[in-house]
This record gives sequence, C-alpha cells and structure tokens, in this order.
Amino acid sequence: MQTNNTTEQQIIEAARKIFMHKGLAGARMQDIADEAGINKAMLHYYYRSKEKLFDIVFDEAVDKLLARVNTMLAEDLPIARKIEGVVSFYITNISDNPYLPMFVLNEVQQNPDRIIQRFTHTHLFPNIQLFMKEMAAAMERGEFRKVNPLQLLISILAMCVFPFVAKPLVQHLFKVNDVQFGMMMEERKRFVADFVLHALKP
Amino acid sequence: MQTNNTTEQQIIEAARKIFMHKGLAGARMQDIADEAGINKAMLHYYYRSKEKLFDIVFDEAVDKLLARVNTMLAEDLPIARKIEGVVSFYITNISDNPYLPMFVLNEVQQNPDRIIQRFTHTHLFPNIQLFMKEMAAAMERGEFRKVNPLQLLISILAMCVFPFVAKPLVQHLFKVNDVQFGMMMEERKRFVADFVLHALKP
DNA sequence: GTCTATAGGGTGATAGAC
DNA sequence: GTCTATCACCCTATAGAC
Repeated sequence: MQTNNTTEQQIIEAARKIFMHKGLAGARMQDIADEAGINKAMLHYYYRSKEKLFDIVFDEAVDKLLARVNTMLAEDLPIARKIEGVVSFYITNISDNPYLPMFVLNEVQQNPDRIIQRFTHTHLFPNIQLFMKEMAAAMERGEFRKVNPLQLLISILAMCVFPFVAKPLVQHLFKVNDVQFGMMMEERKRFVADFVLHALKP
Repeated sequence: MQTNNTTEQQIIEAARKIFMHKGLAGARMQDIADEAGINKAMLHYYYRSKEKLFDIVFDEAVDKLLARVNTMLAEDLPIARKIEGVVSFYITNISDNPYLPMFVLNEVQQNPDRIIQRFTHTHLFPNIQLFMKEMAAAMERGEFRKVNPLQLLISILAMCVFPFVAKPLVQHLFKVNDVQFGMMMEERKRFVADFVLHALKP
C-alpha cells in the first residue's frame, strides 16, 4: 500500500504536466506513462480511463486556481486593500502554475458543460458578488469613480491572468527569459493595484 | 476552374471553423469534410496534408488579428486618441472573430516556433515599439503619470483580449447570452479607453 | 474533380503471465 | 502490482475507378 500511494501520486503528477501542456486532445497516455516512468497499462489499472484521469487533474486545477483567491474575496477589509490583496494573491498563485489558466480556459471552451458543474460546486460566485457589491458601494460613497462593476471585475481579472495566457508571445516579442518574466510578474502586483486604484479615483 | 475556386474556398472556411473551435490536435479531417459538405479525399487533393491546411488557416488568422491594429498603431495621432483608436479597433476586430485569440494563443503555446516566424514576418513589432515610445514620451512631458510602458501595453492588450478568451466563463457566471455579450463588448470600448486614460492621469 | 475502398500507423483499453 | 502482448478502433493519407 505504501508504494501504491506513491505510484498513484506519480501518475497524477505526470498526468498534470502532460495535460497542462498538451490539453486533453493533444495528450497521449504513452506520454503520461513515460513521464511517470511506468507502464501504460498501469494508468488504466489505477485510473480506469484517460477521461477519468483528466477529470481528476482538471478538477484539482480549478480548485487550485480559485481556492485561495476565493477566501481573499470574502475577507473583511477596506475595498482598496481587498483589491490589492486579490491582485497579489492571484498573481502569486498563477506564477506557481503559469500554464494553469490557459489549460482551464482552453478546456472550458472545448467542453463548457464540465465547467458549469465545477465552478458551481465551489463557493466562488457568492464571494465574487460580494466583491462587486463592495466596489459598487465604494462608488456610491464617492470613494471610487462610478464605472460598471462587471466591466471593472473583468478588467482586474484580465490584467492578472492575461500575461500568463500570452506568456509565450510576451517572452518572444520582448525577449524576456523565464527569470525576467518572473520579475515582471512580481513587479506587476503593485502595477495592477496602482493602475486600478488610479483609474477609480473620482 | 470556376468550381475549383469555390471548392477550395469552401474547404478553407470549413477548416477555419473546425480548427478554431477544436484546435489542431482536436480537429478531425472528417469534421472538416462534413462541414464543407464534401469528401475527405478532396481535402488531400486540394491541400496535401492536415498540417498544410492548418498552416494556411493559422497564418490567415494571425494576419487578420493584427493587420488593422497594426496600421492604427502607426497613425499620426495624439497619444490619447491613439489609445482610444487601438482599443476600439481591436475590440471590433475580435468581436467579428471571437474565437480567434484563444485559437492563436493556444496554438502558440503548443508550437512556439511557428509563431516566431509568423509574427516576425508582419511588421508589427516596429509599430508596437513606436506606440510604447509615444506613451513614454507622454510621461516625460507630464501628460501621463509615469508607469512602466511594457506593463501598460500588456494591460491594454489584456483588457481588450481577455473577455473573449474567457467568454464561456463570463457568459456562464454572469448569465449573459450572445447578444448581451456583444453589447458588453461594445460598451467596453469606451470603458477600457476611459479606464486607461484615468489610470494615467498625473 | 470527385468518389469508394483501403493501406498504414497510432491510440485507448484489456487479457493474462508473473 | 507490474509487465508484455494484443485487440479493436480511429485517423491521416493514398490508390484507383469513374
């Protein structure tokens, strides 16, 4: 049982790496087996099918992407601090898994039904609505300039996520290696927070 | 020759639709043949292989995505007007082809080398650099608040492109149908331009 | 130019020895 | 639990009749 647990974990890690880079359609069971250093038959022994293995990796990815940001969204902070917190948490989170957003967005497009179930299961949506209401309230108080809260939310998300989705393009066009890209994203935490707060100044 | 031309075009249009939605790995030659209403063998008769057919569709997509924005980047306008123009052109352009950015970004990640050749062929990069220089100059004049021009450029791009990349998610989470999404993107042109210009106020 | 039939190779999944 | 061998199917690509 002790090796069992390890092998299972090795398979999941290998599957995560392969699926993340190649997607469901592009990934091969042989690739995953090679990456895990085991036989192809073992994959089916532990996880019945490619589809099941993918579901596990995908669900895990969505949870990882949202869990920490979700808690930050619910915290009791002044709205400006909360924006800074969400931006910082989100960029940190994705920096640890740079291929995660592209992976999720791509597979959502391929199979929208899957995500409907998954995203509904997490308690994300209430917290997003809370966040939007707090921003709307700050506008009413005159603390923020009045803008469409949904457009604002999408913009904040966009500025955090997009650089990673476009990572290969950014790296090529502006000749930045992985280390430099990491530094750019670290700098970006302050940039995005400042950018948003300036844009919302009355 | 007259039917020849038509069939060729039908194939390209079918290939574009299928490749856009399913990607290179996910698309099947049978899908494209069905979509074009012809036989599978015809695809190979007109375009030797799946790869060649894909290359044509992909190159065409990149050109479409960049051509109009590229000219706008080079125009002689005050920087604030140019930002408004770029944002408006870009959102209009993508609205006509909502799956285009996801398609390009996804395939760039799968095969970075392909894009290196393609993006270099267009004259995009000089115009991007011009745009960044003009923004930097506006900062020097005190017309704009001083920020990192590269971070700024990525942010503008992000706010234009990301909504389309995340379209299925946005539509589900906020219960917007295709018509409403179209209206949101129309509204977004002004939102993004205002947001950026406010964020850059000294 | 357009079709049917099929080659040739790969892929997910399973059977069965150890 | 782990491996080899193999099945059954699917996919790209081509040959060849019309």
